[in-house]
Amino acid sequence: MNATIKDIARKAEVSYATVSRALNNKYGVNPETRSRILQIAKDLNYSPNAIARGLVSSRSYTIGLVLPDVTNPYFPAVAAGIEAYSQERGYSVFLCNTNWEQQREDNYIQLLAERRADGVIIAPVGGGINKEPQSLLPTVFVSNAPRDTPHSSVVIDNIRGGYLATKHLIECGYKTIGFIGVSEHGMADNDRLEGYRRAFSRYGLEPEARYIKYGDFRQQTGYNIIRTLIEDGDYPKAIFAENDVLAIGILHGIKDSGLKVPEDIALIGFDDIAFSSYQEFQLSTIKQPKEQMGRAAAEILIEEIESSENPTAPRKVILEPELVVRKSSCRE
Amino acid sequence: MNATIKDIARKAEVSYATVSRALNNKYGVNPETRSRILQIAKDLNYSPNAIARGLVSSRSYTIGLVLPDVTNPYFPAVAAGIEAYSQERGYSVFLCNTNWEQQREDNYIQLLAERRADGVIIAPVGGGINKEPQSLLPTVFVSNAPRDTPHSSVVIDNIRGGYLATKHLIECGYKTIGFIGVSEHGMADNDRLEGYRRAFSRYGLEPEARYIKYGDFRQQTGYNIIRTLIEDGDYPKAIFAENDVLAIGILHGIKDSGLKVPEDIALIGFDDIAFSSYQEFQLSTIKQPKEQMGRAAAEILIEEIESSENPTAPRKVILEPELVVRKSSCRE
DNA sequence: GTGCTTGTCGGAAACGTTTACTGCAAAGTA
DNA sequence: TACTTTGCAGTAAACGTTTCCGACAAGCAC
Repeated sequence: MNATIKDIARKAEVSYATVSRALNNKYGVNPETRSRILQIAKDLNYSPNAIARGLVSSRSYTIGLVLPDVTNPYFPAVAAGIEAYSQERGYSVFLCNTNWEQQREDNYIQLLAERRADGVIIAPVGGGINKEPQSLLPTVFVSNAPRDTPHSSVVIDNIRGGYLATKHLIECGYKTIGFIGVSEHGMADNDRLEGYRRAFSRYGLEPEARYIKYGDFRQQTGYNIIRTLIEDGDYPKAIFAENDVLAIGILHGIKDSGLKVPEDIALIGFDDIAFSSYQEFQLSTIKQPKEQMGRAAAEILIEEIESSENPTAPRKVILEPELVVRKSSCRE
Repeated sequence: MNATIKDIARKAEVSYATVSRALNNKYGVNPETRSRILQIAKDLNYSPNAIARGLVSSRSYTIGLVLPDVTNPYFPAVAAGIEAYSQERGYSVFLCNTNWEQQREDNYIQLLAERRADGVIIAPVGGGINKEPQSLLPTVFVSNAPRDTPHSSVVIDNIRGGYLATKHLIECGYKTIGFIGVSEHGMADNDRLEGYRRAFSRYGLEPEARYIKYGDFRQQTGYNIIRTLIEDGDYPKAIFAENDVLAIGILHGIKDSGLKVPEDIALIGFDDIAFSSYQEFQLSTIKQPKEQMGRAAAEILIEEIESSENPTAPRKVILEPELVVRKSSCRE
């Protein structure tokens, strides 16, 4: 149905090897022949078949992007960086939404192998403390990575992020500071908690276990946790939420309980999703350079793909988080 | 590097046609041979090569998703529906972010043709009133569609949406109602404006041209437009914003001008992105069933792909928008 | 004139599948 | 018995490229 290289060859009365060379701007074809071929290709509305090309070159110029949830604003920001850079380099990206399910993550990794993607970028659902996603393709983790993974990764220094957040609250004068997290098992989660602990010990304080709570990644969960805490009458005067979506839920919960932020409870989040800066939230937070992380991940992956002859050592990029102080964290 | 069907054939001492049949559960291979082959495939860690399969079957089980901006929460919601349904049906989706640039949209459509995607779902940047994206693949438009396109589309009844929004404001008692839109050239944009006009004439009112403003899709633009309007001292008492992102910008602009919503200016948006429901915004809006739209678009596309023998007539699905009244639109 | 380089092109294999066609033995039918 | 059918398996072509190898003529140096 589509015109092929052979159709062009027939019309140009040359062999199809020559057509291929002409089309790919390769050395060894007479300029006149070349331009004649190009013209015919144009006339025939020729569109090269990337699949056939992929078969012989065993390169698909395709990468997989496996992430937990397109609907959580953190991930699209990372995805945008990945997509933009990949496109610049001629790669297309498969969107794979795991819905926070380990099972689907595994399935997708296998599927991408079957589709002969050249590589994969994974924002792992589990954070993979216990279980590392088994990928045979060139792989880079983004946002969260198993601790001893042999693959490259682009993350921020979560320990430092947790430290900065907590230190900030401590310096605002708070001594009881709660931690509300997504999961006990993720690397990023653990590190943020670790930073939290270090800030405490740095100031000679002791975190209190009853103020460390886990839920999941949803806003509603943050809302529920804080409401329960407040209703029980025993709640910390400041809270470090492991991500902004949780934090915004918590913000609502506090307000619905008739308390104020930061007067009654101070709050700091993590990620700096776009909405956090809105006037209505004014959420203090730890900023992750999301697009930049996406770009970096794509850069590393493509570098690895294209130098697969002499493989490079896995790169561990750790970007700096940044404290963003808005109005939710300190009383004036 | 990867094991192929031939490796399996050699080991099983059968022809590779038999292996293919066994692997694909086709009729005509002895149960014992089949299970022997399956076992060997497993041992060899065989992963079928979707590219080679695609070459012979001229089906890639891949669709392209072309959208303006992953970072705008409206699109990920639609994308989630598309991705989920496609995955159920065995299709993978290419993420193509046009960044609201016509040029990139065109490039992507061509790229997807080269990659032999089986079809494309497009949320067109221009809304294509003047220019329809030229796609040779099976195509369905989502969210916005050129008026006389020969392709299928899934949109909401934007005229009705605009009508509902405006009617609601009129029934709240407003007589001067502004319209702030993204573009004069998009179909959806035009329709929403048309609904706005109809509501006026239905109530025997006349819209005032000086209160109809255009900008683009960004929050900041909404902010700027309203601030200018207010500073000029001549502003409508109610505003219908063509989408929620704009509306939220407008909300900020109003507040920063020292005015209140809805007491000084009433506001209604369009789309019902997740954040609109937040306590802090309480934005009245017109709800689009975004995930459902995505699903529907994917369903139609795959239907068209798989019945390409006897092509079906293009389907125009028009879903009903729904008025969601929160606190930004009516004084109590 | 001989030999070598250079430029241009064609032939053919290869990538990993699917599938139409064919072959053949065993089983069933008349 | 002679035939048709059935079940199983192999052969080979095809999908649309890329690329290695070799052919051949023209131009050059000796």
